[in-house]
Amino acid sequence: MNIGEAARGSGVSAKMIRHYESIGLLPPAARSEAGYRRYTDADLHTLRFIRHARDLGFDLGTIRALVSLWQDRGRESREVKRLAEAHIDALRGKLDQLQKMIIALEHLTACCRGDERPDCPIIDELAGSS
Amino acid sequence: MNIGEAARGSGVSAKMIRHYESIGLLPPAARSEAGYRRYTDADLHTLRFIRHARDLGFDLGTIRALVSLWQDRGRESREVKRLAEAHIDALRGKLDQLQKMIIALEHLTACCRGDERPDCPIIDELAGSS
DNA sequence: CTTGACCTTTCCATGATGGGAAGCTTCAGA
DNA sequence: TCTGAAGCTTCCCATCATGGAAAGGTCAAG
Repeated sequence: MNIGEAARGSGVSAKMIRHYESIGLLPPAARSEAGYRRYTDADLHTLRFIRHARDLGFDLGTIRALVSLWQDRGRESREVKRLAEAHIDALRGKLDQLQKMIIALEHLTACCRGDERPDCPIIDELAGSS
Repeated sequence: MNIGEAARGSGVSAKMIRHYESIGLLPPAARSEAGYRRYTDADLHTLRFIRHARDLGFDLGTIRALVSLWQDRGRESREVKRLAEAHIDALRGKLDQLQKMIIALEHLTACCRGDERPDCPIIDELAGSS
């Protein structure tokens, strides 16, 4: 199949498929006589794997490692789990950050009347009047 | 004061101060005879304002609006509150995404033995065997 | 007068993705 | 058979906030 069909079938945009190839996350695709990239079902499988990993928030560097482990029959599941747990930790860190921001903002907006008057605890807080 | 002191005093890196100036978030700083940027306490105040807004996760476009509102004595607090609430919504969206990822990953890692054997539900899930 | 800390500008990089231009290929329909 | 549309190619640029490095000017203390 051509790149468009592979894109539709995997949920990875054609743009990104080319990009993944260019950074070596995917091996160079086979080409038709006219130079069109051609994809097999196995390629599609790999693309879906990458897509799923992206959906879980893995960065491309880690995905590279995951693909490698996936294709390694002698892998130790320990390795995979280690990557996943490190990723969970990173996500939890971001989650904490977000939660703190949200809580702070909720406090501020709850205190702001939000009418036509200029007094605003949100602005006051940003200005460091606290 | 010079840019380094302004940076230390505001928590905004010198690099970023120059950048904010270049994109018009800050007005061009006054200059010494030798061309060094010079900052007043008022400038420092603005920098701290920006820093606080960044800490709450606002993007620079919104911060531009917030600074503008801060300096507008006739502002309506409604405007500020609207920006803050829109931002909270955006953050909540990201939070949901993160939570879903974390939950999915926690399920998977809980099922993975993480030993020397290759069987791994994490990899299986990514490969779409589910 | 030298040294080291500080400042200047300019260019490049990140990470993941998208947009667009200019040009070639393929296929279906008139 | 011609034509037009859709699909493909590569290459360059943009995002967003931030950092790094290079090459050079400035300043203060020893």
